[in-house]
Amino acid sequence: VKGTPSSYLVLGMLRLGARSGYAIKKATDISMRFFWPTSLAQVYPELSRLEDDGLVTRHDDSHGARTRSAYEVTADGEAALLEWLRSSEEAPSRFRDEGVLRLYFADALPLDEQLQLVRRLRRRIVDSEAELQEILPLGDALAEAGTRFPGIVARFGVDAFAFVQDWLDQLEAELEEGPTPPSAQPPPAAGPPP
Amino acid sequence: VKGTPSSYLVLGMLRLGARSGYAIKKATDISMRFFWPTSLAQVYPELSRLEDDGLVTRHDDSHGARTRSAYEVTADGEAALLEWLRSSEEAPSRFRDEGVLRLYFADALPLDEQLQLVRRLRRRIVDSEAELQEILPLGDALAEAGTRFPGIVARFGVDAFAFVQDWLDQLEAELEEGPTPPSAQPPPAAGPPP
DNA sequence: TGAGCCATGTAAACGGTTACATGATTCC
DNA sequence: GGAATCATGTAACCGTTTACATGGCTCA
Repeated sequence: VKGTPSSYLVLGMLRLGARSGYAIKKATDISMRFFWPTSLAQVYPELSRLEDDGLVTRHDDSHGARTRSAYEVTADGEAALLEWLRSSEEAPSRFRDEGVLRLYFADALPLDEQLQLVRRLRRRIVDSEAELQEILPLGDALAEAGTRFPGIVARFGVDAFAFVQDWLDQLEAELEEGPTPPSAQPPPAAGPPP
Repeated sequence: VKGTPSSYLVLGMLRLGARSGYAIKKATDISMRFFWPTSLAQVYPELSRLEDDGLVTRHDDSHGARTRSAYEVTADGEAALLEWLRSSEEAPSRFRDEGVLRLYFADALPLDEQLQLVRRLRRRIVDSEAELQEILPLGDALAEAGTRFPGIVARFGVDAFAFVQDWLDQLEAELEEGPTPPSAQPPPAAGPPP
């Protein structure tokens, strides 16, 4: 019984108390959006697969005319989650960030636009940090109930975004200080790639 | 003429002096692997698309029997790259990290295995930092030729990985200090999702 | 002479997102 | 009455990865 990280996201969210597919998606939007976003179109088929594999059980939980399925993690499911948590990660983290990609090629811009770019990247980070900050209380509440790691991850996100902010502030200052090139950077005549 | 971030990766690498598809892939492996990895199966079709759109020109650069195509960025290509660099980023950065996902659900493990997980994540970061550290001199060399940002991005990577290391060190210390729960954490009886 | 790098491509599979389709319940 | 939320799914598309296929050149 294999599984992608998304399988374990669903499994783990069920274990933490989410019952429906909709609830899994909602919980993910709140707390894991930045590190492992998902969509309903992914959650529902994943739940079916997990059921087929015997890692979760489904029972009907309709209220009146509104249909709803309630899922529970089985013993096999719990075992699979633990095995995954214990396994050494092979898949290296894909950090893909378009902002960094832009930064890498920023020599093509004149200095003032380089600064604009850095500021734009910073603003994006500030916004994300603010969004994450809002969920810190939820983490604290969970921690008092004995579930510590959701809060830890939220703290990590806030601290990491703050770090990037500081770093970009420093970069901005450096760029303002020592404008080595006088203006826009023409493509380098030749020379081996970076 | 639209374009994905990968289009601009190819365009940008050409502009920085890479000439063949192979060279673009090699340059990316060295300096952008952590932030925007790519594969040859992506580079070659992308070059064809860019040529069709008139953003690059291709001319034959075979040596004897070994075939090679050399590409150059056109004026349109340069303009497209600049437009992209100037545009406000809509696509939010996907930070997807399986390590953080694991951490989020680590309450399922007993304390000693939580610590093992944190140490494992840290080791992965140390390795990545070491790899990035090696390319810092390349960035410095480029900077002296007037191309500063590849070096800046390398420094960012090193600093960011160092930050995560320190953060995980602190987390490890915290977990060792105050083991709030005595042993493994059973699934919470009930309660709304996080 | 063989390992390793240079060099180019195609095909299939995969994971994920977006769009589509439908309808109930709740709260203002 | 209408907006927002709860709730479930499917179909099509897209970007990316992995595997496949081929061959020349270089250096130990």
